[in-house]
Amino acid sequence: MGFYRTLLACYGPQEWWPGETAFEVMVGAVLTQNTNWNNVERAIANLREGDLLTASALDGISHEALAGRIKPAGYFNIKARRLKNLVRWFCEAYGGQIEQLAEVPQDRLREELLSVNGIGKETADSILLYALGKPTFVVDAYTYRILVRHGCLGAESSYEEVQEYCQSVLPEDRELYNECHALIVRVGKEHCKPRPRCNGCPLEGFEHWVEEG
DNA sequence: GACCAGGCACATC
DNA sequence: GATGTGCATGGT
Repeated sequence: MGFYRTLLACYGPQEWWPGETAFEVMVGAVLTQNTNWNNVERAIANLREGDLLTASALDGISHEALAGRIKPAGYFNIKARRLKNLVRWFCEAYGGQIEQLAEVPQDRLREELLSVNGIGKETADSILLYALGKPTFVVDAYTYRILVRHGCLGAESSYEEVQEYCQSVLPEDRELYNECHALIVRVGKEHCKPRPRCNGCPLEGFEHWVEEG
């Protein structure tokens, strides 16, 4: 809780997730897999330009056309397939209606999301929290890296262990989870690179940093 | 040119 | 079950 307050005082509210609709947030969650958000924004702009930010539109478009639109986000063939999988499930099981999705109990919905090929734990939790407002903490590379380097968790910690740690030190509150994850990404981008360099250190150049594994 | 970015699935041992 | 690899664009 202390780190959350410190980050909030330092950076202020981050106002996440950027996206006009819940469906757009779902699409963004897939597109941002291992990808800079700037590139995702270009891809989303391309989709918006083609009026493709609806479940029915994406369900109807060809793989090639979709891949072409999302090219700036990288991994476009894989992501086109993953978006198709997600949308197909969404349409088949819930008629492409966000309201119907939102009624499903959180645990069951997470299981269903994880059963879609291309939707992993982080993507599923991002959709649950940011698109549907469910109180689940999103763990990403920054969350893991920051908590391990601060000694809060061991390097071998699993996704669930990191998630449980965060949820145990924070009150269960979707808005707080939302803000906290956004702040972690913010501070991580600026101060927690995968391979820290020690400017001026005589050992600079040697791999003397702690590997998280 | 090297490194990085809001992962995930799959092959192989 | 752990470990390695492919996927790809764009910024610094």
